[in-house]
Amino acid sequence: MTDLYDRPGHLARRFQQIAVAIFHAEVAAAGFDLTPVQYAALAEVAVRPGIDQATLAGRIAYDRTTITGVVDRLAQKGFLTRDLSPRDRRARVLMVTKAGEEVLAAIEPAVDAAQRKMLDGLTPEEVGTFLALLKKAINAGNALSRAPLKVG
Amino acid sequence: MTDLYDRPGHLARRFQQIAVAIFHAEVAAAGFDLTPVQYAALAEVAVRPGIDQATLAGRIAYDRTTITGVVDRLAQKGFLTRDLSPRDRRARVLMVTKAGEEVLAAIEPAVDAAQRKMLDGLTPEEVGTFLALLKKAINAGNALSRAPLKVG
DNA sequence: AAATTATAGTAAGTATACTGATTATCGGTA
DNA sequence: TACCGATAATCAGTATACTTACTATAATTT
Repeated sequence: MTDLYDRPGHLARRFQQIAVAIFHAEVAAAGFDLTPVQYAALAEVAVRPGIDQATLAGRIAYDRTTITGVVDRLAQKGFLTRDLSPRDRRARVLMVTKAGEEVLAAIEPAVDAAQRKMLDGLTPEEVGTFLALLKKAINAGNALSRAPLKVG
Repeated sequence: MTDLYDRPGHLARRFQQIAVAIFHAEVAAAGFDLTPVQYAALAEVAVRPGIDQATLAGRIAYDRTTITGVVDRLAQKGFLTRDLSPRDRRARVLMVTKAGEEVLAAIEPAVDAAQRKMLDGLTPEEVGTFLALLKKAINAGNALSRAPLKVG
């Protein structure tokens, strides 16, 4: 039987675990309190003001039901607003507030530092190889996820 | 700013998400109901009968508090027993039951198939490169996680 | 236009994961 | 031996993630 420590599933979880820990540490050290999901959602809404929750979920590859809670907490923190869409009364229109924009700008160095630290053990060349292969594997498996990425 | 889709943190989460979905799909198709954590914990206890929860957590890189719940559910399903240690009355001694051993044996093909599917998009050579780099990155960041791997 | 189907958001329930605190116990030391 | 710092397990609380189901509304078909 294959050793647990060589299994893609085990390694995937551990890498993600480490990535989240680094993100939290860097962001907290900079004085902020955003989680990785909250950051991704907020950044996406900033790029696409007025986006609805389902589209947002597809663009950052999260489940609809998870996004409900994430948006809830972001609204509670005053970083974005959620209003009924005039065009589609089922949908909610999301907008980043001034406070949200300020946080996004201020938090960016910490987020970038975190991304670098996650691959600190690899040489620059290895980083390129690794990310390319990771993306290739993800693309092949995208449809198998409950929350596939939907862009374009 | 770096594109979200090129960020290690985002890619790490997506790969893990896909890996978990594949695991569930394969295991469910084979007629079982074990989660990835539950499988890892059960398999480790099978290899080290009598292990305590803290050591188990360290060997599969999970948080102590998470393992409490995982062991709870495994015990509830009748796959392992949890008894007070005669040597250390703080610790619980874990043992796989006969039912647990049967499940472990029966589930193995599904688990192996899942591991293969996770990297279906890569050539055999790329799989080797990818896993080596993934392990290298994890080793470098291991200490930064709340639940670092503790072996040996 | 009426009926059907699909979609947006939410809610309930379960299972990770994490932080921080508590309890019981152990091991070493004053 | 009495204390004291460390450790095993648990608990409370928060935040992902997932499944399933429900409500309201939109889009499509008949």
